Amino acid sequence: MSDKSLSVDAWEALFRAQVSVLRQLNSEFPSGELSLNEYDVLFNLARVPGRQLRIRELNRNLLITQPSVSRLVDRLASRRFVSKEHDSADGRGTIVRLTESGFEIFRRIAVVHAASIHRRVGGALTDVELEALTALTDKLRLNVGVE
Amino acid sequence: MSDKSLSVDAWEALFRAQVSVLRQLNSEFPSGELSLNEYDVLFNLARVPGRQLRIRELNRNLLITQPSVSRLVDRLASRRFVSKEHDSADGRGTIVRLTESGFEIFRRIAVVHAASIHRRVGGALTDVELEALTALTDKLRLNVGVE
DNA sequence: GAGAAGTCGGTGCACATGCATAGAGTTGGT
DNA sequence: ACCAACTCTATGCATGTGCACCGACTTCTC
Repeated sequence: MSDKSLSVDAWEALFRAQVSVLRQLNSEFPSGELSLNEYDVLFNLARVPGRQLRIRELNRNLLITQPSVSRLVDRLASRRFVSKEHDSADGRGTIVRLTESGFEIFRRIAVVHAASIHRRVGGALTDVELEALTALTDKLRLNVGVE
Repeated sequence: MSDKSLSVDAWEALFRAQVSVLRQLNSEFPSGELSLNEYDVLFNLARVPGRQLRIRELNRNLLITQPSVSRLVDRLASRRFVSKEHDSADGRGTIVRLTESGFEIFRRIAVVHAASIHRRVGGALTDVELEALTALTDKLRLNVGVE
């Protein structure tokens, strides 16, 4: 029973910490230009070679559902931050590509956002603790799906 | 610069892990009866003495905004899972109290949910790692607000 | 005490999201 | 080659959420 409590306590702590941090970051986020979800799309696109992903791939890293991703991408496309193309290799797929202006606005916001994270998260834990937290949450993410 | 990268990496890892876990838990959540936010309200009420909190207090532990909490509580009240009363000590406040049937449904769902957490989170990390993760995220949560 | 400033909760409105589902395309078995 | 099962994306619809704001109440300052 103490075994079961350990996982529940850990998830509870992780969840509440995430809420607290996200709240802080959100209040400091340059939200006039992009929402956090919109930023997250640009972030995911900016980090992969070719700066393009399929809707399905984007969906994996976002908490929102596939239809929401679809519409989120539409909004970003209407603002010319991304472009949509048919996947010639798979006729079902839609390729979302980061445009130059999309990359520009991403970089501009990323600088502010990173500073915010550094101040809040970096101010709360030591370097050693940050590394430990990274290792633990990476392991959790990779293993949570396996039965 | 590697210093700044540590906090950004840690936040990124924490955020993605939370998304992955929440996705898993959500898919296993008995969502026919309560949404996760509704469950969270009952959870917060069930854990405090007197099983009652003010809207403001509830808001601290939830990611949604105060107006959303207000309406969420209204929905729960219409289903008789909570009751609303005026705070006699502070005329501005509204006290939200967990009803008996609210406590019953909370307990019923909590059992299923805890088992789900145990299987997913407990299956991904060792007991020692779970304790370390709890300690780190608790510290993060407590220190993220201080400048 | 009186008035200003701040806190708390509720509401109108616009909008993003989730669910169910449809439509188009792909894959695999025969 | 065909057909069924599956995958991927888009859309209709209902609803939960955020923002701006309001009124009621409290606290602070003088």
